[in-house]
Amino acid sequence: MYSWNDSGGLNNVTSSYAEGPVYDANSFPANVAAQGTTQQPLVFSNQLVRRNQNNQVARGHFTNPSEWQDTNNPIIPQSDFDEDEEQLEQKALEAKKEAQRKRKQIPPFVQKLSSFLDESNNTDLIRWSDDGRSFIVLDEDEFAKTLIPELFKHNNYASFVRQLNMYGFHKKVGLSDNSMRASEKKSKTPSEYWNKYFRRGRPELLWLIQKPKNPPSTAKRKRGEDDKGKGAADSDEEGKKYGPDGENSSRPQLPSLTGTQDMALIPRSEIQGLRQELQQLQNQQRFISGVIQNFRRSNDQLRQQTMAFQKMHERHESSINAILTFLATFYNRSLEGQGQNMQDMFAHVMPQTNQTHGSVVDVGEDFQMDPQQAQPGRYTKKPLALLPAPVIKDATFPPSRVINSSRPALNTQQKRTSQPRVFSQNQGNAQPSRFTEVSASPTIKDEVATPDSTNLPETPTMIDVLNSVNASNTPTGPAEFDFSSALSNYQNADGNTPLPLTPQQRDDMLSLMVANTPGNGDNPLSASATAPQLPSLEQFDNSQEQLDMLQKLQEQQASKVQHLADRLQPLSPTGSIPGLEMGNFVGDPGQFDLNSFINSDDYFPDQGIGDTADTTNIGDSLADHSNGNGNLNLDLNWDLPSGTNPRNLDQGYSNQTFDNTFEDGLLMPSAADGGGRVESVSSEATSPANTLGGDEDLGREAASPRKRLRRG
Amino acid sequence: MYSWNDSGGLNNVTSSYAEGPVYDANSFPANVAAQGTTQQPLVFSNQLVRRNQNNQVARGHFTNPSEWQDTNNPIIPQSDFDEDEEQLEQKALEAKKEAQRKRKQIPPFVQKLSSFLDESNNTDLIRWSDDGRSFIVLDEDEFAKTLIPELFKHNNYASFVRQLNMYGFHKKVGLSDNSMRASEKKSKTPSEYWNKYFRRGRPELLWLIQKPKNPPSTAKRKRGEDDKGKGAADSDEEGKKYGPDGENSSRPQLPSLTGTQDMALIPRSEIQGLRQELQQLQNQQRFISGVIQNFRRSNDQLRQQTMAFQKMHERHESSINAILTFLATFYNRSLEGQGQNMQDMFAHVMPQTNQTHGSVVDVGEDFQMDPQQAQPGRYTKKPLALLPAPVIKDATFPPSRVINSSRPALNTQQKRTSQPRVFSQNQGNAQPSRFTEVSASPTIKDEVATPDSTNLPETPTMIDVLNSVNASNTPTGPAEFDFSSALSNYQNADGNTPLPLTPQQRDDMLSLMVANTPGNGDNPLSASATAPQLPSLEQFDNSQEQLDMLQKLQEQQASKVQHLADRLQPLSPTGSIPGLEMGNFVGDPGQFDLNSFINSDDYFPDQGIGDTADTTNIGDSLADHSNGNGNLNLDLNWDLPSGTNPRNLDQGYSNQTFDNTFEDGLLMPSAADGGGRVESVSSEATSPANTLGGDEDLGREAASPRKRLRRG
DNA sequence: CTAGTTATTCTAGAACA
DNA sequence: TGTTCTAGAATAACTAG
Repeated sequence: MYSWNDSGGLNNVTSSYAEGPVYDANSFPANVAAQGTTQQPLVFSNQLVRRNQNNQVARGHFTNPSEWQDTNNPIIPQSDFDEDEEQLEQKALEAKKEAQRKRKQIPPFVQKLSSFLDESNNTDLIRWSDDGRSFIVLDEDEFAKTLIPELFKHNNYASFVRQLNMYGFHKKVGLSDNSMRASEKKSKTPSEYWNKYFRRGRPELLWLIQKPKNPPSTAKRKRGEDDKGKGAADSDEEGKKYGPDGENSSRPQLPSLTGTQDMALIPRSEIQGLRQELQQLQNQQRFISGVIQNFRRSNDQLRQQTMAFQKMHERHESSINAILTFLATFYNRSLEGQGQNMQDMFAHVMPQTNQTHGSVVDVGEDFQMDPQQAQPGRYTKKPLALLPAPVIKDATFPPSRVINSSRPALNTQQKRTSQPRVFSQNQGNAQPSRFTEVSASPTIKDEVATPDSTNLPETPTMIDVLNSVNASNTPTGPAEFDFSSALSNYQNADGNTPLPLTPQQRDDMLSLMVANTPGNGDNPLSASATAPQLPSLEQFDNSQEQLDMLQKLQEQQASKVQHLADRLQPLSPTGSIPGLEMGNFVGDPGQFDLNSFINSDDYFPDQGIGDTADTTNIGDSLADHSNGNGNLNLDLNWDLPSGTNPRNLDQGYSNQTFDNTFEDGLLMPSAADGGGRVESVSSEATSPANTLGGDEDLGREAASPRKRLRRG
Repeated sequence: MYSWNDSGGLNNVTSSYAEGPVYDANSFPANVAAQGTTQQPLVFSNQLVRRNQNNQVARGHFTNPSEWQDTNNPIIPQSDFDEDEEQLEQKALEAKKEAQRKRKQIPPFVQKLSSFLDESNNTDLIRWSDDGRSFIVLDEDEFAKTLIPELFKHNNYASFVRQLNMYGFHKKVGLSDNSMRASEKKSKTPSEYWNKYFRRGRPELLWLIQKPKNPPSTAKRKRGEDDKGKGAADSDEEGKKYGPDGENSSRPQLPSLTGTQDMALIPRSEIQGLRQELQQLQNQQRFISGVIQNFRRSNDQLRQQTMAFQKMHERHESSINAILTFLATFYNRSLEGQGQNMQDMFAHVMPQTNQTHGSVVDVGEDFQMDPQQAQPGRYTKKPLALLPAPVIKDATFPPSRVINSSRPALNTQQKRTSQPRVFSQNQGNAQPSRFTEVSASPTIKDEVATPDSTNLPETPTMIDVLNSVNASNTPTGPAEFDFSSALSNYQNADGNTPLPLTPQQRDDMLSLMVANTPGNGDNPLSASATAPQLPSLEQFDNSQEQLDMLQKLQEQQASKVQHLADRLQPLSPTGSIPGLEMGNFVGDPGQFDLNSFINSDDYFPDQGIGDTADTTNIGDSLADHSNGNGNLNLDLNWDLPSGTNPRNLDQGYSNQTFDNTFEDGLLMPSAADGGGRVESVSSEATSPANTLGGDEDLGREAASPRKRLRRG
């Protein structure tokens, strides 16, 4: 199960080979957030708080982490490895020869270690990481108790570790291998160790693992000199404390420089400072990545919406064109004396239309439309141009003007329009008009009640026709139309309340009109000349691409910064860039939660670098009120760059949400850190001595002989 | 069986009390032999060889074991202590006073440790030795797992030990306490630790236990001397290191990094490298800034467009609603026998409409619309719902179907619809229809020729009315309408070519219709239920804000990097970090021209970090084909992150443009990232040793990897 | 037996938190 | 101050000669 095979499956993330890239964590804060607020971060099952990073690195010889950190830190671009691959083989070969020449061999310890891992059994105690670049001791206790003694003369895990360290293995803090099943961890987190040359399936490389031949310490003395020696020596042999790694690739042009003349002396504090700054840079980098992620999501969403919107717009456009063309035609014909009435309009689409319900009212002439007109060819299909015109939003105006002659409305003579006429039928059940401002409440007749043409049962009506049309419904053709239901809809509501047509109905109606309108066949939907240019989807796509690129660039930045940090590492051993090794975020960060991020300790936004007291602090100014869409809404407190549109800053989210959060630029997570410490140094604890007293002379140790360990 | 216990049996030799003695492993060689022949030394039957004595003693400070060995070594006559007793009390008192004076207390660790021992429970894990001068951890594992976490923030035995050492506790090698029951042992021997001042029942003495305030480290471990010095100091001063060390503050002033000890020596080349990397970082930073700039512009543009679009959409929406409502009403009335013709529809808006051009044709009844209907109040103003329906784009279908009965079109009886009727008038000058597929070319009559109502000069016509309406044009109200021109437009083109209405005309027409439609007064433009959610402008705003933030962050990053570069400057003589002084880019880059940037020498995108000569250059790979809008169109070649929408990648720009672009990790496309790595565990892997040396060297245990001795 | 090497143990150094 | 990882150092335990 835990055989090497599984590596692939569980978390491909790391899987392939480059763990580095894999992680990308560089850019990613994320995982972080996961831990949540209380900052009880590393509480493992037992609740023990655990730090995450390698506390220190380069102590003693092997001082220069550069030798190993490249691999250690997953963040480093894998690229390094690729190039290394060849060299590695070469070096390994050389090392092997050299070793053999000297009658040496692969250090026993290494062999033993390898043998542990080679065996497929024991994988529940020790096994390779998924990427085969490190190994994991799953249960130290058990490992020490059962496995260690099998190859070593002891059963102390500590001793084992000492050996590991001796041979240049280092503990990996952020367990890269997430293949860890929850069940596997007992009370302690598994330990992961790696060595540049310790790789699964690469036994040749083991030749490169050597114990520090010559601990500069030999001279027993000390440090000052040691350091120097170190620095210079790294080129080939000696420095090599532990590994031959003659030119460990991590340091490219690394100069062989030998003398101090090539050395620069800089205060450690300075280096410290650099490291800190880099760290901040990295944090910010991650933050930016998160924002970009969000942005990408947002952009994509906008794109979707725009697309839908545009589609709808096109429909409307064509609808309007069709309608207007139709009406214009109708009107024209009526002027021409060929007016026909509404029913005629639809006549040709209907078998027999001649209904006779309506009576001509007192109004002027009828406009009649000759079905003839229906011949499209007659008219150029040039559609009516649409235009963005003032929207008639004011409900009271047009209607009232038109309808209520009493309205101050128009200066026209419309007074003379035919007088209001109330349909007698539905008057009774007419509902009170919602328009109180209007006096009369004309009702709509509800004759053509049901779709089934209750009123016009036998003769094929327009409705019938329309219904039949529905049968031949095609995508481009008129959509199916349930006119009857449309009308009933319109009238049924007590006749007084014209219900809105259903979308389908509406569309069908438009289709009908289109059918009746000559010349509209061509492009009823051509956008009007004045139509605003639609935001082209291409733009969104471009945005998306740019975001992709930004993302990529960010990742690169992050990795570069990481690299820088690593190079500074030697000076500051730990190499712990907190939060970096927290799993990969970039690959698919999932939903980036800015809030969480901000609240996490990974976010130390804007610690002023340059000035001691650069207080401009993003932290103070960031408020995250994400809308449901997962977009970020950030209220920025800082001064927006000129030209920035401060709109939207008033969304009602208090800026001070995060007050106090960022104390000094650091974003001060969460305070309550220690809250739950186990500590509880009870009063008793505080004054332990009380009970102590007693007899002192109990025999010393002499008493009992030697207890041997037994296991069993 | 293989329990360590048996060891006892085997060689009790060691038993007695001397610890060294204890283990006697010395005598152990035996076991070795046991293994027999192969001289596989390391293999002890399972027996773990164990050394007995404290391996080393005086390391670091506290260097001189003399301080503690008296007690440590059980062999030393107890007598010494007696004499000390008094002094001890004295010292303890002093120490206490001193500590209290300083507001200090017994070190927490010591307190905790004491509390462990005070408690009567847990004696199976930790307890005092018989003589009360040391304590024993019986089961380290269990102790670590259960007890440690109770008072400490971890569960690592090693950490506990570190603390012990820190406070001057030392492990006693030979377990003196024979109280060990056979059952108590797990697999490891218990550990015994002691501290001169850690005695059962002597809490006062705890005051004497102090952490080494001032790690003599300053002198950085010069062992030799230390030892000596120490030796002498014994009794009192002694260990000062850890002891109360009166004022060891001796070294307080540590340091200000005057000495070299505070300096780090690093190769200049290293610094050079750092500088280069920083430079690259900066360049990339600028690049990113440029992209963001572009992005902002783009976003803003999108916003504008969306805004306009949305506006237009609203207009259309309302237009359609108005029209449809109008038509529905019209139709209904006609059904009701109150049909009125088109002219009537507009009648009430017109002074005198009664034109008489048109003659009623053969079609059925007329629909007449009672102007009455114009009274809005009558109808609920609930507008028709709009819906996005299939657009009738197919010119041939609806029209032909409707018009040409010969068309296969409908299954209906429409044959009987009135025959096409061509308007006589403009037949002559009818232009050839653009619709070739349509035979007949109905023309539109051009009666109402000029807006000035050439044909209806004297009587106020609809046109007049409309014109008058124009006067009262208000933003929300119907826009001014030049119906005459609209119509003329529609007809003038030789009568055959209905010209598209001008936007104005169209809108006006809509206004008219609205005016004629009852109940539309309210919200003719309410978006239909099915309308896709409009991309809210807020989103753009948010995007903008996010961009602002990104920009800010970028600026910060840039400035941080700058700062870093500056700090490194001093180290790099040249001081010139090319490209750095190029003016501020971030602030307001103005129109960022990616192209220029890329082509400039400021851009060294992807210079490999690690490798000296990595020439891969983003520049080569990025092509900027900005659209007119100043947006970037970047075709990215790399694999888009999962979830990325690759759309738009086909815009005609070759993808391979950028091949080879990101070679080393920087943008590392994808490539087969893992391609190689997965490491098939080859046979080689499985039997590492074989391939390794292949030679004699395999000597010892090494020879066969893993020969685990099997027990049982 | 000696010297060289490796292993084991205990303790200290260092960096952080 | 505590926690962790790593190194130092002494010495044990071997190995080879």
